Amino acid sequence: MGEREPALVQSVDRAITILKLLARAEMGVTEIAAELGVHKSTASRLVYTLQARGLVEQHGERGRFSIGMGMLQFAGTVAGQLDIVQVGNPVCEELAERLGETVNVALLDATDTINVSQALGTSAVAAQNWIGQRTPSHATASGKVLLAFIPPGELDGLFVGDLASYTARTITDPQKLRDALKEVAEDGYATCFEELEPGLHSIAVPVFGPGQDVIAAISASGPAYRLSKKRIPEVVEELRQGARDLAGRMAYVSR
Amino acid sequence: MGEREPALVQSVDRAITILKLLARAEMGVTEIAAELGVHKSTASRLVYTLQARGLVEQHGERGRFSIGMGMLQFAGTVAGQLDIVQVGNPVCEELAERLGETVNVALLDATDTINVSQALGTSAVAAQNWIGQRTPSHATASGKVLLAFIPPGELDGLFVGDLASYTARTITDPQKLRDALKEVAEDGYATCFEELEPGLHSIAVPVFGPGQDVIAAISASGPAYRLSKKRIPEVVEELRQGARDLAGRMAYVSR
DNA sequence: GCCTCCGTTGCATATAACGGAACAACTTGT
DNA sequence: ACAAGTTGTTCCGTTATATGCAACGGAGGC
Repeated sequence: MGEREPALVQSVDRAITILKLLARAEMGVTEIAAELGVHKSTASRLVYTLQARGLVEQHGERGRFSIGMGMLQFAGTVAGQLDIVQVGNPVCEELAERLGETVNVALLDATDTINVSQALGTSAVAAQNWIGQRTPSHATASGKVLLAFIPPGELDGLFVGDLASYTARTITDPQKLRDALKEVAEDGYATCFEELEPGLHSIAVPVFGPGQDVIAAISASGPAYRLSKKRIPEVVEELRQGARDLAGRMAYVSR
Repeated sequence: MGEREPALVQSVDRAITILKLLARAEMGVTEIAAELGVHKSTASRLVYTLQARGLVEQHGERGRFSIGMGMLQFAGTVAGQLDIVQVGNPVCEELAERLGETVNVALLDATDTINVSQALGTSAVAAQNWIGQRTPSHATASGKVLLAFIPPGELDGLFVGDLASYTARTITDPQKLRDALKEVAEDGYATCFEELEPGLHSIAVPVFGPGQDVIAAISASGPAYRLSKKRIPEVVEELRQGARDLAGRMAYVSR
């Protein structure tokens, strides 16, 4: 409000909403229609269009719909644009093997943190897929690292009101977050113990670019009982080595 | 024709076309409009809608547009659905390191072959990104492997007329393709020497599932002068080992 | 066997997407 | 330095087009 937002193209906007819904879970036409608040026939046509172009697929003849393989084409393009995705993969793999936990490389996008590379831990019980996930920066280890190292001042506008809460331990007070970030900047690493999901711990360190700037964060995450506070020194050490490795490879790649 | 095709939702169809265009190269609004055959204003609105939802991004304030990081979310979903993407990554990495060439895992989708996992070779000169790429099965090593091992009869409907040609060496005669596939089935590997792109060689082997069925192909590709015919035995041996490794890991994953 | 639920298809209507033109912000040329 | 040529965005009237309705055809369930 105030700012005159140009109108969105309605049907395209709805189609994208459908894609976002299907990214969460596979659904049927009726269910989609209900979620969008439109008639079945409208939803049916939109889905048909998406399907005809390979962006969604239906399982079986009269089955439910899910994201299709045609989507990989776009993912590949993004990955190609971001050298760090390519370069990050082998580094993640090696770290995941050494630590036995899931390792991710993440970038900052406004107030969200996006995971762009991932390798699953060897003891991958209930392994979750984080690739492409947008996570709230104030409730993740990677996010805190990325926020802690951005140029001062850029943080000011963001994080004003109370922050979204996910568990009892989530930092919701902007001032508390600022304090935490200062500490992260001093320590050179961040932790996130059950602040996003109960039972989920993660530890992250920054990846430095050619200058002083931080270009990404690299993190390890795992169940609370395994990735305990006692392991912080060991994990941080491994992550830092991986970060240096990644930084080196990036420097090599970027002409 | 004959078959009554339900009508597509026009604006959604156009939006998807825009995405496919941007997947090839970044473009400006005017250029997009010309390509679509619509007015600038129409293209502008479509792009704005895509941008508002994070599917495209613009470089700089008045810069050109490209696929946005929001796409990664969908990629993650697809990757999560297909266990083989996750599991394939480390196998690719290891093979790429041993062979020094780019290694891919690919799946069959109708007559196309889609690359789902990739690791760049160490000597990655002019490294191309194949992830998510749809390639014609009859002109790739992975594709030939996948076609050679599908249940007999399923092939009949497809590949009837003359096949699309990409170089002078592309197999365009359906009968010749059938002969070649039979040979692939006997040898247990396929090659593709400059049949898709001049100067591009690739070698592929099948990845077997729990039964006799082939669930994927794994391939190495590189410049003709480096990935020569003489290296076939060595490369095939390495690939087969990787394929066994991958099959083993898949068996472990799929409950 | 009937009944319910789901997805698709004509059809008429009204909305919303479109093209035209004018505008504003940059870049290029001379 | 100014003009001429871009490029992308916005306003507005019109008509194409996306939509909702209702009826249809299949699948499964009781």
